[in-house]
Amino acid sequence: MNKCDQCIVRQLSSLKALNKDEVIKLANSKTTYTIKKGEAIFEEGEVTNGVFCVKDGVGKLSKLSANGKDQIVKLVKSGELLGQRSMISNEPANLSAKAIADMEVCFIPKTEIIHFFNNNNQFSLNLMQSVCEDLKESDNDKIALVQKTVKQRLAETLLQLHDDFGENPDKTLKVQLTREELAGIIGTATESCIRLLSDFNKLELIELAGKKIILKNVKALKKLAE
Amino acid sequence: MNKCDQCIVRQLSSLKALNKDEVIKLANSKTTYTIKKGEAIFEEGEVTNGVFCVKDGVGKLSKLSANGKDQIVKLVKSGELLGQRSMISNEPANLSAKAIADMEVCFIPKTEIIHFFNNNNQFSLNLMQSVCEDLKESDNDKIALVQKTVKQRLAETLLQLHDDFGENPDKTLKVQLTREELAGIIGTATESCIRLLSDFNKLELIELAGKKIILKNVKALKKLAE
DNA sequence: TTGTAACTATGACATTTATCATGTTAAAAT
DNA sequence: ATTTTAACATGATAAATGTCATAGTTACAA
Repeated sequence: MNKCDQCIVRQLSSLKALNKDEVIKLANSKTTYTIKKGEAIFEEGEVTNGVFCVKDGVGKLSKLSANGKDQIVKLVKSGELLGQRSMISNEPANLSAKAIADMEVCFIPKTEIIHFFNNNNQFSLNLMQSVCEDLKESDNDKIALVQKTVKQRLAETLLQLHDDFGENPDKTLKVQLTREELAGIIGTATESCIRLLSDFNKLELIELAGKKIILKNVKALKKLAE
Repeated sequence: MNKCDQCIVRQLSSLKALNKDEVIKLANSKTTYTIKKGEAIFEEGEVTNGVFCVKDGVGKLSKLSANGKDQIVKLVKSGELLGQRSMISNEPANLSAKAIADMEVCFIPKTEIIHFFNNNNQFSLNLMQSVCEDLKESDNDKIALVQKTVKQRLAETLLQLHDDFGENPDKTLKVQLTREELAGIIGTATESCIRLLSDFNKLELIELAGKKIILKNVKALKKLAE
């Protein structure tokens, strides 16, 4: 009944370093939740006391500003862990985690993770590397925010969404974001985002199939993003 | 002859978790360098193969953009470690590290750090927490870049420089940055930065003593930064 | 000491992006 | 089916910021 063993999170995340016994421990301590689109897994300021494994769906890590805008810091997909940073730092969550598509997540209590961390060097190294990867991405995003125009950032983000989440059979992007959310990722006003999507559409860089987006000219988008 | 024991880095960084034997190992494997203002400790893309302890001076982690602007990601002061991320990720440096004030640094080879990481849980936890702290700061900076105006970010940065580095007897900020570097931190054009400093000066929020800066009205600056 | 380069400063102007207003379309609820 | 709401879209305008030009200042080297 060792259910965690075949889980995608176990295959993709730091948890891949766990041995058989540890996986059994894991399976016994986890709690599974279903989170519907729009709902929160945890909110900024909450004490989480563990990490969440994303089995299925898509989530966003974001922070609400005074003027009501929701800046998205990172999208999370299945196979990833959520809440590592605040757990390790021993702090309340710095960001809110919400579902963008219906999610299935497992909660693993902090005590388990710390135990693995202290007893399994490969696990702690993996965990460390995963945080380091996040740091690198965050730094690079920061630089892009300053050095690139909104247009460039939109092109870059569309390509990234395509790379990270893939496309449906009809070629539309698999992640379904509202224009507001997309604006929240690239760090601009919703109207600006919509306007630029229209421009991209007219230039045949993309095609707007209702709310869905098809990348038509990846090469040109890449060039634009530089 | 256990020289590392009294070092400020040993007192402030993750290295504080090391025991006596480990500190001796450390002292035997380290190499000390002097870096003059303006010189690089390592450049973006370089393989570092270890970390640098900052014994004295101030450094900047930055990335050069296509248009020649140097975006500063983080300032580093004595007591901190440099190059942790790329060492752990096993990657070439993502950012360049340069001295803003003359620096004294010690290089610790990767093999040593990995050894400590694998054998000293407190050290690995400290290291992890330090990277987590960087990640949180980076995410928050990212959000500030989008949600705050240049004016707010300048006010915020001045206060932070004051907090992190303190002031000289004549009340001027201890870190001596060029306007260009200051602009690189807040993510704006040098001219915009200069102009706003002039404005702040006229409003008596700060005082410009030549190139040096005195914070005159901290309260008002804090209010402005929000 | 003088010359040169780097830094600071400011004005004029262009560009980018946000904001406000308003309309349209699509989705969800009754 | 119809109402209601949320999401998308676009124009007009304002505000913020970048760019270019130019000049004064400071630091430092010859």
